[in-house]
Amino acid sequence: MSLESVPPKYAQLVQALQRRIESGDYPPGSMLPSENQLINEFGVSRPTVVAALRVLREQGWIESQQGKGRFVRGRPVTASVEQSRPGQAHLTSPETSSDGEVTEVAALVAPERIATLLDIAPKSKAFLRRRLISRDGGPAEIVSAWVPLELTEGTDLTSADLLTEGLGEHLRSRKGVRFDHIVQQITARMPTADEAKRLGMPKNTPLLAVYGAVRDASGQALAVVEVLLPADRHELEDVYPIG
Amino acid sequence: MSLESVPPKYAQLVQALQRRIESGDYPPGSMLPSENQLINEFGVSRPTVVAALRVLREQGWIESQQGKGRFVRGRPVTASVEQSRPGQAHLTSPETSSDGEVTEVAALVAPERIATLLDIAPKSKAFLRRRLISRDGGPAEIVSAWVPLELTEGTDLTSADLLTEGLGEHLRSRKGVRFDHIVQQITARMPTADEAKRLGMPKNTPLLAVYGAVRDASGQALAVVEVLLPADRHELEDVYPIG
DNA sequence: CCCAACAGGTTGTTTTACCAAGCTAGAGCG
DNA sequence: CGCTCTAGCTTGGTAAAACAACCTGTTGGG
Repeated sequence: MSLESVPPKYAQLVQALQRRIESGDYPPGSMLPSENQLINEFGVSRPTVVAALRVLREQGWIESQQGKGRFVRGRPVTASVEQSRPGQAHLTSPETSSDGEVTEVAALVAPERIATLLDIAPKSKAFLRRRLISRDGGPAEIVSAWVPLELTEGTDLTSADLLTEGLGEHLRSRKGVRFDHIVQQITARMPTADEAKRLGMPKNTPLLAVYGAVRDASGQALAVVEVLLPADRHELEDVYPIG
Repeated sequence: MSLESVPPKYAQLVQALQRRIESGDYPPGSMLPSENQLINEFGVSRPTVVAALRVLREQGWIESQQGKGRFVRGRPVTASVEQSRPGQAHLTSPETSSDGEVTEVAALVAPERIATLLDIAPKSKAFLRRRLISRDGGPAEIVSAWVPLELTEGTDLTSADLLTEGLGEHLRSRKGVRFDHIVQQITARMPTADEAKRLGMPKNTPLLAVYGAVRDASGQALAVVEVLLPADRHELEDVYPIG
């Protein structure tokens, strides 16, 4: 009875082949050993080899041509897409994990865009939790979380203290709602005088504004996160495959 | 000898189950029939059923819990991410498929950001192909494609005529290079006087600038696409799952 | 010489079979 | 009554075998 569970054989094969590709043993463009060669070398059956190669193909490490063989593409780049999703980190990680101060905690009339994304009536109230995030010793971004009033009852969101768990985890444990997907909008506008002052930015440079509407699996709006970034100091970057 | 090829059985099963989920026959949250039930109903073997269910799980239609069963999540929302990839369409579809005019076709000194993304020396020349795209009867966006000089030899890129095939297809057939992935940067800045005039936009509203650096599988830069959108009339929107 | 047919390699799909791991409900015992 | 444990369900993983589809180089015959 071993307490440490061993990964399945096909997953071990995936890792072994990934290591060989990264080490240059199987350079990009070269042909991978055939299924029969891998069966003999690793002492596993064909379905196991095929399962491992399927995973590698779906992850973008290799491509296959029926009748010819499988060819190395290299380490896939799909992993870094999260970088252009600024709202996501603020939803899942606790507020204590980033350097910043809570600037506003109140129930306010939601701006038109927020009301639309939250699926509430125009000019009606929603709960705002706004923070000024600092990086490298200076103010870097303004992050605002808007939550429908009925979702804030019985939660710690109305406290000015920093949340020790992520917003998603907090709402899930207290209110039983589950974050499923985000509808993200990116736009740009000029900062207000107050925003420019808080962020310490010149008044003639624009703001990048990222809106993330969080929904559950049925499409019900649960929260909206607004991230404001001075365009002269921050950009959004991500990598994705073509096809 | 049938000219029309039939899709594999597991793919047919995938489509059948997708239809049942979309029609509400298998509502979100409900449990899918067990493997044995599907085997009996569709008259296929277990690996075939498992292969279909694996595809559905990887695409986000269902989730599975060992020992309990598989549960419906609903139609996944990952399909619409392409909307926030403005550069991609301009790379794959022919210029004749969008309404617009070619405004510049020349070899110019590349701006600093373009030179960096193309991996060429600062202040060196690259080939520029710039178009003003119109939508709904007015100017909508400026699309600029920068290509290294050596990749333009023997191509039709230097012609002021509209390309009848996508830039990717053109470079692949003429130069043997293959587009693999895109490194995308999103930022905002104020328009130049010329840009504001061409786009018919107020001078005090910012521009959304999307830079897409196209690379092959080895990371070699092949082209850079710059898309300029007036922020008061266009935004970027995409949908992605959490987790 | 050229081209067609073939042989032997490759990956893709499907089947049958068996064991392991996890969950649930009910039987049975204290 | 309450608890434990087991029987029977579920999904997850592995093995062995066969056929189909596709590519390539060779071996022929024309």
